[in-house]
Amino acid sequence: MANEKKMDQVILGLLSHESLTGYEIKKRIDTRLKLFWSASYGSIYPTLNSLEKEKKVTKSGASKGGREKYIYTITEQGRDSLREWLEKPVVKDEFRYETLLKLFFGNEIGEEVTIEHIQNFQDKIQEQLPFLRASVEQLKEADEEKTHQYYMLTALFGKMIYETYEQWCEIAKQSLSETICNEK
Amino acid sequence: MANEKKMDQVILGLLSHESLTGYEIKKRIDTRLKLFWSASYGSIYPTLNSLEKEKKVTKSGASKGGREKYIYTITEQGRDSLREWLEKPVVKDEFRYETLLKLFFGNEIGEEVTIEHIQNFQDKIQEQLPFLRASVEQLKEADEEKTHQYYMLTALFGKMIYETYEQWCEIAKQSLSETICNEK
DNA sequence: TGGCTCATGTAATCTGTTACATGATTCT
DNA sequence: AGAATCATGTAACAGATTACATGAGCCA
Repeated sequence: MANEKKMDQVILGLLSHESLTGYEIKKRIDTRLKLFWSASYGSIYPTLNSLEKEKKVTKSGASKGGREKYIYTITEQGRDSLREWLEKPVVKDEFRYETLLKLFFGNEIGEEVTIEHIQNFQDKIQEQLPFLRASVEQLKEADEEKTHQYYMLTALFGKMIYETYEQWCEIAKQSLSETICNEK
Repeated sequence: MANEKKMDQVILGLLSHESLTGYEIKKRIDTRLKLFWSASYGSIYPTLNSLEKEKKVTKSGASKGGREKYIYTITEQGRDSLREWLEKPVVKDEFRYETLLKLFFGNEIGEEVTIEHIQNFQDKIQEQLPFLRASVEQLKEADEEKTHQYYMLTALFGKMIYETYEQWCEIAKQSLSETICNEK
């Protein structure tokens, strides 16, 4: 009973919103799910194939011109399977913050380097925050479509967490630079 | 050039604080690093063996009685290797929030079930928050030891993030239950 | 014409978990 | 005496990434 792979559910979930190609699925993951999920082509395409064999999606070869391009659509069976998973309680949320690992062991390398790691972390956050804030505002207004509310709540989650990251970065940098001063 | 396994660095980092057995390493990960890292025996013991072969740690069989028990100690070479890694910029922080995945696709299953997922998430957070808050306070005072400051900052990170999680949970539950009311 | 984006896919490899196997010691 | 904790380790398997291979369409 292995860790129950979730790629199946991610793809079915995205296809429950709209029919997509493998390439578009990757883009959705890299934009809309970016805050809490990631995946590579090497797991997307094989999963699409297995989902088709299980009749949870259908593949339609809409090759415009001679170029290969397949649009995947969720089936009723696929929707049932997705709902079944959605009903089950969450098994586990997982995090691997390399940044915090380097911080935890920071004593071995010193404050200057550690502050730099925190700064890099903060830079990435500041880069994404404006987009996140705009997304939340935009999604709050667009409440005609029902999926928007769910999307908005994940964006809000991201916004709130990122703002907290930022506050923490300031405190952590401050704390470490004080230590440097006391040493001198 | 694969994803650069970090188990090596985690173990070296923990051993840079104090000599430990494999079993104790697991405990440290499950308590002090819990907020941002995890690992199983199946990866700890093999890593310890390979680190010994690379002369980054030494193994001393302190078998009290006839019971097998090995205490691992970091070598200078191990410390160099750890520092080398600590100096390099962070490659990637990774998250996999199954909870947010179920939320994002929540439209397919409805508000009630989704609220339950959020509630479960919140319950876990509320369970851990008191301990986190106490840790931060305790670590703030104990500033004799230098490693404590780094430990404290990770605990503070956890505390701040968990408090934000909680606030978000309240907002999200509210938002979804309003939708239920409007439907009726 | 050169570069970017669209588009699909596989093989090698990595990394880690799960489940199992085993047994001593300590606490109640 | 029995349960919980201390303690080590491996084999099978799962799940995913990376790197490679390939090529069409579009824009400047």
